[in-house]
Amino acid sequence: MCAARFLTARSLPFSRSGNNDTPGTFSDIPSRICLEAKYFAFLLVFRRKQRYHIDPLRRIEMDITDEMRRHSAAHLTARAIMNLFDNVQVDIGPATDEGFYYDFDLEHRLSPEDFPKIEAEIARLVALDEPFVQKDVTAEEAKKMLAGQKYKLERLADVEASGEAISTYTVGDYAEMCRGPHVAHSAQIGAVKLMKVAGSYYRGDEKNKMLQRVYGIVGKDQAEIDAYLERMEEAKKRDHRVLGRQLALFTINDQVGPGLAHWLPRGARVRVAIEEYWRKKHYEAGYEIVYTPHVGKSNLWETSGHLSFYKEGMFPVMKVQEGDGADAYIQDYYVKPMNCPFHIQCYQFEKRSYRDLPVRYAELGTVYRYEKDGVRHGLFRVRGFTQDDAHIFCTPEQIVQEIKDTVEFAKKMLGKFGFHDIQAYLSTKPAKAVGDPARWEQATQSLRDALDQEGMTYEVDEGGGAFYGPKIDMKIKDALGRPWQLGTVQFDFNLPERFNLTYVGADGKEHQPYMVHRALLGSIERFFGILIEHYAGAFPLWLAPEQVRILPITDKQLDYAKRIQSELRAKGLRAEIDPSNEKLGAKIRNAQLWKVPYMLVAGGRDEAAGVVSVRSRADGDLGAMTLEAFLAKTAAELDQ
RNA sequence: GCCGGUAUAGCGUAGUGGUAGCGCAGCGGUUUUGUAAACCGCUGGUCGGGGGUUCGAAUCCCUCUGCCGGCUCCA
Repeated sequence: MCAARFLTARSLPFSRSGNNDTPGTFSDIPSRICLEAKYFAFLLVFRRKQRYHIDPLRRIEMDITDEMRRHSAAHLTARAIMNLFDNVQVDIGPATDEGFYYDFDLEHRLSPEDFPKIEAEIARLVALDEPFVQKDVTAEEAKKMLAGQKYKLERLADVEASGEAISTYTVGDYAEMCRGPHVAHSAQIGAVKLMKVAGSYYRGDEKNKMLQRVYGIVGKDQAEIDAYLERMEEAKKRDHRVLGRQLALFTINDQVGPGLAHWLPRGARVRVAIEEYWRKKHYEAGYEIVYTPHVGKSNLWETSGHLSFYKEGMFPVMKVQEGDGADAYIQDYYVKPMNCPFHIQCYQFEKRSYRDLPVRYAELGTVYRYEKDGVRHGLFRVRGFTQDDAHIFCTPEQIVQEIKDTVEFAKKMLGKFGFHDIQAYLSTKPAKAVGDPARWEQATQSLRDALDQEGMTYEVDEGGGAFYGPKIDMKIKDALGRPWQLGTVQFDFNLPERFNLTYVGADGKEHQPYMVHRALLGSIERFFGILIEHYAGAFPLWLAPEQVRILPITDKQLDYAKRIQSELRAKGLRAEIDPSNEKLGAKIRNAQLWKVPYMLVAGGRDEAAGVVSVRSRADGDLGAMTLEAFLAKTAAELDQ
């Protein structure tokens, strides 16, 4: 039993001792996770080789990772709940990036009120400092061990089928089938705090029974738990829903409907800045901008296939009476969930020659999708949103260049918003697909070529493409290291066929053009939410809703402030005056809270000297300068 | 859709069966102010909607709606 106590050596190449001693900051979480992942991968390899040896050998020289402590805490949580409640069926309890969870099936409805006593029981079990003992067993032994645990027995059947060794861990009187690895003895787990309880379908399938999932976090001690909770508080301050209210950027109002965003003036200013940049760049890149209707007749959606493939995601039909008297009939309309059919109509406005191609139509097109209950989330998942959508129609000869240009365009656009870490994903032909295999081959190759030539690293998802064509998805990482999928470039072999798209080639015959859908920012609403969190509400100068706030010291300088404001506005800067009856300290505080990049203090001394005292949101007092000097400074900053 | 939680003034919150309170914001006044909060006063709530229990409900029960977390991390 004491074998596990050998586990003190720290000689592994990826030893993490030391690293774990410092509570992480947000910025170093990605690297920690990455390190852990590598280490964990190493462990798995290491363990696989050791598979048929017994416990002391297997875990000797192992270091204690967060992963092991979390996973072990999950076991003790299960044990504690089994000690405290009757008829508990346990399922699984893995470590997660943040902590761990465990899924249970029991009659008692777990609630946060139960947490203190469960935590006390866990703490007791931790303090017992019992060893975690690993043992490979036969299927028969495992069945005996797991008797009465129906989920575990089902999982056991899977393991048996996989041919993998059946590994078990025992701690005190509690045993379960588990791949491990675990800490050597329970005191190494440290402090455990339960965070929340939520429902979770068995095996993640909504057809199965819903289990109760308890989430928890683990710290070396209470201080580490407290530090984690503090970080959670910090993250909450960055939440775009919180900042959206504090900074008066947007509102989602139940009076109107769930998932329908309103851009308040300050949010709208940011959006206008985004859109102006977006339009300028699209014209530069050879796109034409179009505006298309928000609703269309049902036959459009029948032709496009949306009504057969996507009806659940669409708002229900609108029945409209057309015609009069005896000729009256009911026409079905649908609000659009996508822009493509309309862009196709624009393409079909005239007969196309190969000389016209490529045709690139772009639109900030607002679409509505019926997102089911329980999935809406701030601006990230809404029912009405604006796609930065475009469709490219071109000849087979043009396609490679078009894809390259699009990828290049996406990189530049995302870079402008501070996203330089872009990961691409290439999804290839699925088993069931429409379109000529040769076209798939060429299309996929053009996507590959574009990624290679742009020097972008990418992962390939074999068979992961849509039935209508291969695609590239682009994910960025925000300031907290969280990945977000934004851009997408998708071939479509389906719609040109369905809508019978053609162009006349040099041979005088009709041909079917290639069609590519692409979005760079995805949904403008969602993108805005991401930007808010990325910048923690402190937008860079070019995006800030209020770029400059002028702070007159007393109302004697109000006229001076107004002169400054009109000069700034004449230069296109978004400048406001704080005319309130407050002292300078309070005006500065307010401007800081509103995250205004520049404050211009205008007092009697400044007016007399014809200068402004500049204060930067980030760097504080920059001293007095002329308005020309300040304008030159901001112009340089906006030029970057 | 399902599981759990939650809903008190514009915002953040206190209030576990007996007259709904505080802070910020807002409004009025005093002060004319120099780099992150001057002072005094005032307004504002059918306690999310509906139903029930009770002499009496913000509080207990049912129901609807919104919001929050989860239902992807896999023995």
